[in-house]
Amino acid sequence: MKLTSKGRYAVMALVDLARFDNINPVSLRDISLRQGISLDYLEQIFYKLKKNEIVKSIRGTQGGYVLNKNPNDIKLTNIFHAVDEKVKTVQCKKESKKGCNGKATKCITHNLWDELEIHINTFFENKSLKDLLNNNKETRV
Amino acid sequence: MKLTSKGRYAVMALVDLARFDNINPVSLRDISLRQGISLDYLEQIFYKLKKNEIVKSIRGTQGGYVLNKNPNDIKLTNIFHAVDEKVKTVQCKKESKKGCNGKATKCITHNLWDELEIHINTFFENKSLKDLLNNNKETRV
DNA sequence: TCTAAACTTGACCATTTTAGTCAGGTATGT
DNA sequence: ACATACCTGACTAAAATGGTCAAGTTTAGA
Repeated sequence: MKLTSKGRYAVMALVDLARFDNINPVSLRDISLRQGISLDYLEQIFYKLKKNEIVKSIRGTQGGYVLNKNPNDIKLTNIFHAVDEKVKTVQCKKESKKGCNGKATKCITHNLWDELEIHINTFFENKSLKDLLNNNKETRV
Repeated sequence: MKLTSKGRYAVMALVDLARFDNINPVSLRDISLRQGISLDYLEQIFYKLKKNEIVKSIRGTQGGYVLNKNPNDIKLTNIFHAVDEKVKTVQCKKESKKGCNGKATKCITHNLWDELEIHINTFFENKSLKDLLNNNKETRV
């Protein structure tokens, strides 16, 4: 169980973006340099963030990205969903007729994984970009 | 973010084991058949569970495995730890002097991942094999 | 107008991890 | 003695990860 770097980078980049977008659009190049994330990889990630209406792009020189919503309304769950970070812990489907392991019944730990997923998702749903911004200010030197 | 099958199988196998070990040791062969998990793979998993003193083995004909503790004292966290299921969400180390991304400071989302880990671990620490047994009884037909 | 900055998009790929299999043991109850 | 069952290491195919590369399009500003 681990988070993939795509989801992690997405959050890092958005926090970075949120700290600067009041004044000007922020270029991926800047984010890349500040956060140490490959520019090409960032482009892939922002392509998805844009499709999911989390950011807007502004083209041309001095262009870049800006948030498309209030930081308070961007929950972590939105971000992860946008970059295809799956929180599914187990592949047994809820509605599958055949049950989990090819048998007729649900596997004996099925309920557990459902519960775990809910637990994790709740955490992500309650956490917004705004929370991270505040948190970061507190711990900055 | 997903759970690996090793951790999942370990929990499934132990729940299965717990339901039968009152009478006799349970052979991996039986668990393999009931849960649809490859015998060879189960052996790998139980090797680790044994090293971590979660189960005991009884050799010879009619041998098998039994729990080494009360189901109430076997927490999910113990099981996952035994089979090397990592809950670490991110590789930035707490004590690393260099910071996370090779820079001098902690990455701006560092605290978030710490918090998430704690959240998940708490869930696993509070969940014992006994809980799963009860839960399973309720939902069985 | 021209050009460079910046976004857009798809294709590709090396490495690592996962989810096992295979093989050849060793121990022990009957 | 022998079948059953545990014990252990080595190996591997397939998938996921974490990117890179290439070839654009769009637009602001000189």
